[in-house]
Amino acid sequence: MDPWEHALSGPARRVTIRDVAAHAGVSVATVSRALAGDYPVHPSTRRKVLRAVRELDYVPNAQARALSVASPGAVAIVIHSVDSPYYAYIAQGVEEQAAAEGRLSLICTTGSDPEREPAFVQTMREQRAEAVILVGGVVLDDDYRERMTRYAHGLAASGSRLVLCGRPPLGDGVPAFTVDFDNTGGAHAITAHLLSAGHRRILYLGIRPGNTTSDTRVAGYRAALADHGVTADPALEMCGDFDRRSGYVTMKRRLAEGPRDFTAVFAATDLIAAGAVKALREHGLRVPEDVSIVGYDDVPPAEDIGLTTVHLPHTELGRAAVRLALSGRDPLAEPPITLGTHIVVRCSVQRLGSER
Amino acid sequence: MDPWEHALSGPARRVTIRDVAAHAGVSVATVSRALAGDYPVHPSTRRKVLRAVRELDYVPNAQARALSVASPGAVAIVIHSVDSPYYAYIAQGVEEQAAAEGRLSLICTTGSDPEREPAFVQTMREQRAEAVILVGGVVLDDDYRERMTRYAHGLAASGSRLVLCGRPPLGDGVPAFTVDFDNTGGAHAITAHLLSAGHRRILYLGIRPGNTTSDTRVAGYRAALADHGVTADPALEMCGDFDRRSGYVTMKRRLAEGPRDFTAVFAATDLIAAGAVKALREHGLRVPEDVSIVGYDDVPPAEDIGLTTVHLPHTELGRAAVRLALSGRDPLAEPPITLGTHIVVRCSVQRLGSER
DNA sequence: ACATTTACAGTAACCCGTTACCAGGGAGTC
DNA sequence: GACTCCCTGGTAACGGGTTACTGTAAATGT
Repeated sequence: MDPWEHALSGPARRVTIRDVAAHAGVSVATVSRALAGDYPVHPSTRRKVLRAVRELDYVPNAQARALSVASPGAVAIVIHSVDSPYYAYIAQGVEEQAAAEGRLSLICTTGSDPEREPAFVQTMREQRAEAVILVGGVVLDDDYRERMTRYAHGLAASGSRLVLCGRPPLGDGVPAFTVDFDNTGGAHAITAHLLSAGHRRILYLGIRPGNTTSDTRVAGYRAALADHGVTADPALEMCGDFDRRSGYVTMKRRLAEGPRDFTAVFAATDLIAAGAVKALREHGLRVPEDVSIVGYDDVPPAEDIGLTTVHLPHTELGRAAVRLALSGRDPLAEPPITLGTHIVVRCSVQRLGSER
Repeated sequence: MDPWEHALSGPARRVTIRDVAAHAGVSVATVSRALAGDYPVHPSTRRKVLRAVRELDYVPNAQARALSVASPGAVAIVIHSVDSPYYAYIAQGVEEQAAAEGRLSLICTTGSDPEREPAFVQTMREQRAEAVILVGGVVLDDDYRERMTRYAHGLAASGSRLVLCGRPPLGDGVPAFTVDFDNTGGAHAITAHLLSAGHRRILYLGIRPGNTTSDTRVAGYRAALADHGVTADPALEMCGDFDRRSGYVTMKRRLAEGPRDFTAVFAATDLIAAGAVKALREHGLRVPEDVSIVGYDDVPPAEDIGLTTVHLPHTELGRAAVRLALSGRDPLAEPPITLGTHIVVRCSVQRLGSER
């Protein structure tokens, strides 16, 4: 006899608590109570119920339960893509902490389509998600602020919490938590690292005007230069995306344009650095003997190419976001959290003058 | 006047369709119909309803709706971790395809705790997920088969589909789809690549006895050797995990043990290769001049260290899994899908004899 | 032996939408 | 002017659970 018979035969109708009750010869209330275990049920009755549950392979419907009882909602994370390590690490932290607190994790990637964000926030309100975590730098224009304010109040009205990660706080009066990296501090530290190695002409790769992640890193770079009495040269600041291809083509172009007028490179991300290193090598330049380079993020390619970079506690960011969202604290009263960063020294920086 | 007043004041009770009905002065049925739009509602009535919806910021409850109408369920993916690129790419494919088909993606990482898998499958049955996608190689023992068979029938009984990714099919009679890479073919091809470059002593790094991913790759390696008339030497096959650390320590140990008796290395994964390359370099050996090396997976570090490797269509695997699960086909009748692989030649393999 | 808890099971209301069914009223027709 | 018919809106049942309330019988107290 096929032990899965019940699963394969008959109509597709799922087993409900009423079926279990009928099969066990008790009322639905008794089945519910026997399974919940919070109400006195006679041992023999409980056994009957559990046997019926087993025989029918009954699985309670979480959606139905959620209607009557306030059950914990899911944690939703909105990122650009899963296959970018920056986001993957953060998502990992979110998932771990959500699971630790008994929540399911919903994931949504917006890719290059910004249209998907509002649709997803709306869906999360409908799904009664407990937390919605928006990750990644943005351009802080009025449209953005208005949109976020709308999200924040809307989610709050639906009982959800909004957490902004890797982007600045919205300010008082907007019910949203904020967790961000100290990008300016990290950029300052690693620029200082280059400066103290004797470098004065440091090419900055990967400026995305208006983007908060970019702006804060550039700010740290400039501040460090100023602190060391070095005048910032706009000609050393190059625009570009945060990916490998951008690092490669930008560096390629720079080297083709004229004589090399820098001794070191500050890549806004490790991916940019990886692309830049490839371009430098193709141009016959050695790292770090001819050109020093540093990155930012400390994601996979960094270790393999021996890149000195700024380590970000990605996973901790994700965990902190979830902890905060589920803490029950008042988002209006909570100050933004800033996570510290630290330099990881590998072998992509050469002390200037040691060759002389 | 604060436009968010309603969101901040009053009790936490959410706005229901009844509130909207009362506010608009119509019945709940009318509200539902005005929003659904599939039933004739007088334009003026619809306007009243929509205004009430706007003023109260009403958001329908997806859980409640799911109770009355058969709405699409979520797609759930179970992976080891998000921050491993192998899984991240697959998850990316799953999320993309799920979103394209209007489904939400639930993600669960099991980490190192196998206990979480059954709990998650149970939760997915309760959540009425439409598809559950289990990813990653496994050890095919009786316990595993029994567990999967139970999952498959249980999920089928709950109306969910089970998809196994990156692991072999369970056989006839078990309602589960299977999508896997052609690991044996890929391993055969890349081993043949080394052999045709003149290598005969190829060190295999990263054997995990019993693990299906490992076994299939080793099988391809051995078959290629046999096809070229090279006798496999067990002393060249080394056990180890699939991560960078394992590649590093295993290679380190091998080099310390005695004279180098191999000219090339086949690393079971790119991460192993990255670790091995580091160990080789520390030992003063150049890649590829002194030792050739190939990897498997074609994940991020590969490009940066110029690793010749086997490209896997990770994202396509994820997409295929979702497509299959939502196709409405009968899992009992569907043959397993095998996705082809191809070699990516970079610069980590040296033709033997070119130095002579 | 009688009163009073206590233990346990059942009935029914409720959660929040959707929709089958029903009914009122205005337009169109003879 | 009486009579369909269509347009539109309301009433109520339903989906699958949970739980307040009710009721009964057994257990305990004196």
